[in-house]
Amino acid sequence: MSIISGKWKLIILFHLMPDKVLRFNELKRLIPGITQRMLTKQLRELEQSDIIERTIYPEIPPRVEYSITEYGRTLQPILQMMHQWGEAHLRRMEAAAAAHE
Amino acid sequence: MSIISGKWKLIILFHLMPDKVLRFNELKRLIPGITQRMLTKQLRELEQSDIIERTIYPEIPPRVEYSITEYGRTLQPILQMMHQWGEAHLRRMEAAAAAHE
DNA sequence: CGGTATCCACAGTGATACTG
DNA sequence: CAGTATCACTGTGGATACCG
Repeated sequence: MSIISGKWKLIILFHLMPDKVLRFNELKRLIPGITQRMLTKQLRELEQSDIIERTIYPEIPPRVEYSITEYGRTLQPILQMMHQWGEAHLRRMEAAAAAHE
Repeated sequence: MSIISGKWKLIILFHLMPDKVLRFNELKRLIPGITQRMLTKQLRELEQSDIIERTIYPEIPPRVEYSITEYGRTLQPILQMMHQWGEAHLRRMEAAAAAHE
């Protein structure tokens, strides 16, 4: 849990899964509402857990790419199941809300 | 995530899964370190999510039993996968620690 | 472009005492 | 037995400004 908990980690992983390569600002654009600080923080934590990889290209302007590691990919079945369960859960909540109208 | 995140929720579910029925103080004894307040809070949250069920027996002394709901049981495959991944993760960390000794 | 540096609010967690 | 009530602490998350 300590590896995937964090407000934005699942969303980040969702965008990098199964094998996308994205730059910092691409991720920022894909995740509305996240601040630069939080994106940096959560990316660093995922990197420290060896779930994602950070590749720096020493150019100007700077370019940094993020991608899933092989180890990170072992999380995919779990995340996929969580995603499916979450969708079903939302449908269930909607059904419950509709029921007492 | 909002349903299973919380420091003790996974541990609580682990003890109630697949179909155990436990009383408040039994859970408290099974989970060393948890305080009464936190156990109550996390149980209430799981109950509100319809993951566990709370049955009150109006006796003296009071008796309250907790059990997994049918809906809660749909989480089992996910929790089991998370558990397995977590164990593998621990072994990996140990191996990494041993490697640079 | 891809970040740090500060500062701050608040939710989550916890210790302790009390109760029907 | 199975909780509340109260108070306190701390880390996560966030807004904003600045930087090589």
